[in-house]
Amino acid sequence: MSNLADRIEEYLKKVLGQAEEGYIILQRGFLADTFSCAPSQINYVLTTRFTAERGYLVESRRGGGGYLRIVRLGLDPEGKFQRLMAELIGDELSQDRANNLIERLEEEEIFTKREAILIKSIFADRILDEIVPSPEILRARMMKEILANMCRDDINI
Amino acid sequence: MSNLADRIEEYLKKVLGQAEEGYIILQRGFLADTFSCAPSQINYVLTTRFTAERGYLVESRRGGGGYLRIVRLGLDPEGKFQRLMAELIGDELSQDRANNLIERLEEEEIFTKREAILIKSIFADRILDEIVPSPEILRARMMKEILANMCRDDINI
DNA sequence: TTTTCTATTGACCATCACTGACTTTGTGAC
DNA sequence: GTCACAAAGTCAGTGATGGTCAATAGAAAA
Repeated sequence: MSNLADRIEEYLKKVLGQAEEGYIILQRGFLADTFSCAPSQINYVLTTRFTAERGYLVESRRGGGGYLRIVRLGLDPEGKFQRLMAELIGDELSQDRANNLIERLEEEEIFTKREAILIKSIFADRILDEIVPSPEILRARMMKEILANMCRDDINI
Repeated sequence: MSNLADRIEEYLKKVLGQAEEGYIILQRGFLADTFSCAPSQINYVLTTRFTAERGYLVESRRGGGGYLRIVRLGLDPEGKFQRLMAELIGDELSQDRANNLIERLEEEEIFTKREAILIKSIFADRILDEIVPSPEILRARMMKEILANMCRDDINI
């Protein structure tokens, strides 16, 4: 039932659909004015509708000349990333499981060899154990974030 | 976007890019006149955009005949990683400093664009704050580990 | 009806850009 | 040396953004 949040979502997706670059840049205050609502309503829409799981990334900057940048992620045909991300939500990832996953993704050419080495190196227990109370949760969280960013339309492998 | 500070930054980088010697010399007052702004705005741009992490060095002189000298620092081939680790990373690394450093290393072609995005994404406060007691220590640790691995001979950019 | 989930707002916070008043330092004339 | 002038430096204050969170309202489900 077209409530405000739904209408803002629809509007943003329409504008995003027309953007050739795969992203749009706009101001929170402008949007809030356009829809005559509280600025924080925009944050609500962004955090509930434009998440990585749904295929979007949001970046922003505060201060004078601040902005919101909404990026549409290139979705792989099989929705493989989405499934992976869903699996990783709230989940834990051991060093072994992480290594297996990363190697698999390297074979599938989702990651380059360098990227695989990079990720594995920082996921090592040797690095995390002393500093992080629950390394397994951090790995899952980071892995999800990496997957989301690797689907970005504005970069190429 | 495109606020004053960004435009001044862009202008200085353009001029610097055309300078054969790797540095430029100019006057603060002249710049301020050119952009019709307060002279202190120039200092703002210099201290926020032309930092060591981003690979710049700024020298100046007051009084009659005063000037600003902006130097683009290269990475010396000998022991560049060691120097970076020692001087720029240290034991703690904030998100801002990390971003500056990563972007600089991307410009120096030590990281690809994808690698830079990958690292920046997992270094975000948004990711680390909830899970890690001292994100700054973890970033420093990870950044050093990444640099050590990216310098391996068996992988190439 | 009662409960639970979703939407909306407003008060307060954090960050970034920019300015102006005041300070410090270098140069040159005397 | 001293003075006047001509740079650049510093810093606190202001305004323009976006962010967060708790409280409330509304809608849907039980």
